Amino acid sequence: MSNYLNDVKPIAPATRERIEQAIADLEFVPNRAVKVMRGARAPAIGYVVSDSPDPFFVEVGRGIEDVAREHGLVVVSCNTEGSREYERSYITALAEMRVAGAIVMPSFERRDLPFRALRASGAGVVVLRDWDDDTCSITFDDDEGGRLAAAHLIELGHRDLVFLGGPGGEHQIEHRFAGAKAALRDAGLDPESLRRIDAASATVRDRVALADQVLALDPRPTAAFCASDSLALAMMNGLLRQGVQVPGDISIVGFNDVVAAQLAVVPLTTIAVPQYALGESAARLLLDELQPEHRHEQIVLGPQLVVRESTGTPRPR
Amino acid sequence: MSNYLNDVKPIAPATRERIEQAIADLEFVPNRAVKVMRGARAPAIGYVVSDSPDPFFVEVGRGIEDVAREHGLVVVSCNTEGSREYERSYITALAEMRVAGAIVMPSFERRDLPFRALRASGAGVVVLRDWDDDTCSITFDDDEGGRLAAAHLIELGHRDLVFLGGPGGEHQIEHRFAGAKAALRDAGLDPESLRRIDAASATVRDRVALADQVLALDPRPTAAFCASDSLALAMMNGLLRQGVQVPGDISIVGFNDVVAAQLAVVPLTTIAVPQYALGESAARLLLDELQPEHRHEQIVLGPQLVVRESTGTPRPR
DNA sequence: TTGAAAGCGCTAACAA
DNA sequence: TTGTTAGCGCTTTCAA
Repeated sequence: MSNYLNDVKPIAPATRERIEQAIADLEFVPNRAVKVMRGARAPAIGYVVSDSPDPFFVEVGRGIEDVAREHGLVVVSCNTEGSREYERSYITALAEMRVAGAIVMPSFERRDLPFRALRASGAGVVVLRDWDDDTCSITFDDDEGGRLAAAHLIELGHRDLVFLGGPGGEHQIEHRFAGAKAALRDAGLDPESLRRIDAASATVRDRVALADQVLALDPRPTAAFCASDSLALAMMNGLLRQGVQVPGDISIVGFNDVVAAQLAVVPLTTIAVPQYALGESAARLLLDELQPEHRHEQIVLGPQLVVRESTGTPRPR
Repeated sequence: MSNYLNDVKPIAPATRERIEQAIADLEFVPNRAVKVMRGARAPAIGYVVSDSPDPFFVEVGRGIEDVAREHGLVVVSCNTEGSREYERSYITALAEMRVAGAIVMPSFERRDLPFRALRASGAGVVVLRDWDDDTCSITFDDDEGGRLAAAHLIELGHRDLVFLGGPGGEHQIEHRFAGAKAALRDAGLDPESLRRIDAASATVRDRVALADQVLALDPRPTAAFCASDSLALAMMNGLLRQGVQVPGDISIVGFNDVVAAQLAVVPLTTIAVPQYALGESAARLLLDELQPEHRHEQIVLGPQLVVRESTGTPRPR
């Protein structure tokens, strides 16, 4: 029977038939858990993030799942909603399930998390964030992304720039901001001339409201660099509804290149974070962790400027 | 030890400490698979759809996960990409994992699928589709949704309507179309006066191109009812880019009420399918399946018209 | 080529 | 209150 299921040894046709008959009669479904109990990994990968329904993470997840499927693995999707308690319990659950590994974007400090348990359970771990040298991680170069975005605007001739940030992902936002300042410096401009407004919250309402705040600035900026596409899209809608022309009156650059960026009325110029590739690489790194000769790797992905229609030369005054 | 892990019996403090010490020393992580081997269900729910990254299914998934988490369960997200083979293998994998249950939107006929195996494995099954009486299912009343959408436009005074469909989800599209015709009939209008155009493909390009086809119609329709929000949004962008006013020149109604519908430059009037609630109900139904006194249920969710800014009275000629 | 038996990590039932 | 043991479904090893 065991031989049949895993066909390790040849089986006489008669015996084979007898087994198949029994399987059909009993509606027998083999129990994978037994293998797991005996030390095998569960055929699953955990994917733990703070907001899995976010288009960004969904796209990362697509990359993960495609690799997982190739290897007969299934993806356990865990939405922590930014809660420390949920994060803990998901990671613990994955460890107890003996998943092959987990791809985690931790919202909290390392010591707060049951990563040790995950490792101790034998699972691989890949972190989507700056982390330590004892862990595989994939990061994105936010500084360089910020630099590219601002450099693009400067090259078009813009001098009055505003940076739009807001709550959520502070760490990344600061790097994008710093990168933008660096671009000003590189161009011989005063980095302090880069003004900044932060949305009051991550709600659409407050993001749309940024449009008014931008229009109220004096002198009015000719270009805005937004810390994320969703913020950029909301702000742009706010401008368009008031009859402001994009890019005629104000150019806009976003960040991430989520799917919606190219579908907008005015397709958004943005800094592309290769979301699918990020998921794919993370999954491959994870599978490599299970190999005995594995060495931890810290991968840093580079940004790419995608010019669409939301940026142009500033209107002469 | 077993007593400790499941605290069924009182334990002396000294013993407890001894156990905890051992757990810490060994970095012991209990192996859930053992319970599963002994007949318990794996603490997981499968979610199998043809396009899990689609915003619609993502939102359904959110409803599922919230219920799952309440019950200490995890969600296994399976994207079949419309492939029969993937659908089969995911369902088989879930059965072998002994998941508590699975929520499936099958792309194929019942007999083609290893549903029997899933059931035989002891898992609950909830189908998101018309199905048979021996299965729990949740469906949406597409006819009524189509009727509501068209009735809204008729009530505003529109008489020249066009229905926009396209490939993907044919079954549902036909019901929405039929519902729209019924609304015309109810209003004493000729149902055959409802014109129809189908997008050549589900790509954004072909959907945007619908705008031109609509504008080329003679007489030009004053309102369009689109079989889905994503189609409506793409088409609307096509119109807006050409300077056509929405709703001034053409009113637009979508279907589903995906998140993007309210974020559009012109927020979209649409027929709301309660996606989160759908996922939530499906998950609750699934958990009920595991109760011994469970009786199968076929739930039909009703549509709701959400009026935003993409519809208005037709411009007098 | 087939059958029998030990053992994986834990639970549950029992004995001490 | 604690320790011991059988057994869950399968793989693996060994014997027939």
